[in-house]
Amino acid sequence: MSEATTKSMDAIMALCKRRGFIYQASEIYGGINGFWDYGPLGAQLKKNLRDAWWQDMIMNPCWGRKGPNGERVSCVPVETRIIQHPKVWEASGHVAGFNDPMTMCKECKKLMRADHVWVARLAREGEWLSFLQNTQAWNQRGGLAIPEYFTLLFGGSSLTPEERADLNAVVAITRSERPNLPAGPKFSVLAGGQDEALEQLAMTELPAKVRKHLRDERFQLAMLYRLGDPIQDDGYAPCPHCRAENCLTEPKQFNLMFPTVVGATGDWEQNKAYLRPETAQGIFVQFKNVVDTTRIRVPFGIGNTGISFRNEVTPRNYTFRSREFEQAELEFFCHPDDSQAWYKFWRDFRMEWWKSIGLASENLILREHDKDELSHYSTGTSDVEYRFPFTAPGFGELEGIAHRGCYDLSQHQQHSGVKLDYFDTDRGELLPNGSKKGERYIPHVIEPAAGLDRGALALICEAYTRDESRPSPEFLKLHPRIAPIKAAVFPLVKKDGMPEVAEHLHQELSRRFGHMGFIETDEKQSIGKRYARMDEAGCPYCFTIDGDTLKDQTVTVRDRDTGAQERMAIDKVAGFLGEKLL
RNA sequence: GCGGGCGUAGCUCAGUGGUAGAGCGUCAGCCUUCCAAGCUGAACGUCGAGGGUUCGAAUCCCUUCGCCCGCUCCA
Repeated sequence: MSEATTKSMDAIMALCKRRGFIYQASEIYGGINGFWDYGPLGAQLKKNLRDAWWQDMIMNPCWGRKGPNGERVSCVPVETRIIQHPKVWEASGHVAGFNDPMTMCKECKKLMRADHVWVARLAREGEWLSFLQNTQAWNQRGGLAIPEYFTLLFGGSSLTPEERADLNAVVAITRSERPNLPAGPKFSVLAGGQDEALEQLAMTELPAKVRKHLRDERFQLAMLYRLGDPIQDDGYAPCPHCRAENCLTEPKQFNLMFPTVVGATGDWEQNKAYLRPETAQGIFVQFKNVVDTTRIRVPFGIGNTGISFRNEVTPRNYTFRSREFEQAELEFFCHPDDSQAWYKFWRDFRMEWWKSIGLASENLILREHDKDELSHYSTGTSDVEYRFPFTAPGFGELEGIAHRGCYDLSQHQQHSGVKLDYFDTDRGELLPNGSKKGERYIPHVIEPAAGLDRGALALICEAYTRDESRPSPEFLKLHPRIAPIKAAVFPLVKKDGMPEVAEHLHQELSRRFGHMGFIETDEKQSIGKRYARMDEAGCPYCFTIDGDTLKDQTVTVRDRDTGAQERMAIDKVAGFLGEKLL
């Protein structure tokens, strides 16, 4: 077991509250589900994380490294709005995709996505037709022939390969008696009610035996449909888990999008809008403007940090899944031929980056998504995952790096009617005048999308350390770049002119490093207590003015992690600290 | 949304029908020349909220909110 699994989340939460990292939102009113605030140290810690991202992704991308094209990586920032035109979310697929009907079994209490519950209806042709013809959806389609209707129902672009295979199997059953029904726990059978024995069999023995009976000439038709699809069954569908009958609740709509109203009249119908569920779409929507108004050229990235909102079904695990959260997203645009190389480049760099700000490698993994886990438009997605105390021995996602192809730009081009392709003058055959012919294409996109709140939480969890052998057993081993308190200056005792020297040094350090975090000073109580307080808040260095300082202008610097002290000239302190905070 | 657990000072918790407590922390003073030291003192509570039962409720009942865990979900 790694160290992370032995850390107590309760203790971490207590420390976060006690030292002003994280508070419950609206706490004096009893809190509000799924929302958390940051206190003084938390706010600064998160700003440090955001600044580190901004520096290493936008201002000096990838620490100045060259990309797969052999040139320096180039990125620019934008700041786009939380509220976008409602059509942005239709184009992106969020309005449809964030709408998951859920159903629950009253018997075994399992909750499942209704569209994951496949219901097979077996019936004679006549029964099937009358069933279909009584549905609203059927009539709206003008009574299409069954194969066409299948296609309409299941042929949508949101089908996963697995679902498509199921559909093909069903169509095959209906046409040529070649069933190939899927196995699996999420499969429920609803048989036509004429033959009880057969019905029982189909209920309990699927899928092996149902194939056999589907060959029976009495059962010419079978159909798979999903709860939540336009065709509803009669409420008879058995639970795929416990097989109890008539136990599934009516599918209930969950919409993860946060609706709001634009305009003071509050007219929901006319002016309904959404708080963004991700920052990425603002970038795609401004892609053309950035290309047109800057001299940047593909390949390049556009970054955006900011708050997003999702009406999570179950906010949980402290700040890990909040309804309001901050993202740091980069959309990196490149030629389709180069996209795989860039995908690998970003995936590897992002992993390295998280390590560089203090996440230990044994608690961090890069998980490549399986093929069937990918969105239909993605040819590759990896997650950077951290082993939180509450996920251990499993991991929780910090960042997703997705190859999104040209999906988003194409969608927005289609929905807005505005051309979003790019004319690349570095490509195409060489012309007699020495220039190139150029190539017009819709760039492919690599999207490293990080969660800043999750990142901050991971950094705190990773930093949290208990060492009973220390005078101050509980402390935060935060990376100096992330630590909200950068340094503290103490007079060893409150006399003999030490406070004055300390005050002077404190002022100097504040002037120089105050933009990076707090510089503290404290002359009250014993020196041990003051060190301990700084340890608990994660302050990496304490400078102490003692009797020798007055004689030879030296101070001690104490290292948080080891407690070791070193003596240095007082005029070297700023240089020392500046070096450490890089 | 279902089930389980929890909610008392900043933190950790005791208190099961009879005056709201302890330790730690915080603050002030004294002391103190390097690791939560010592002494003295102080502040800090709608007992998560609302309602009910009772002479009397932190305690019993109902409702509600929040947190944690499981199911489940998670671009």
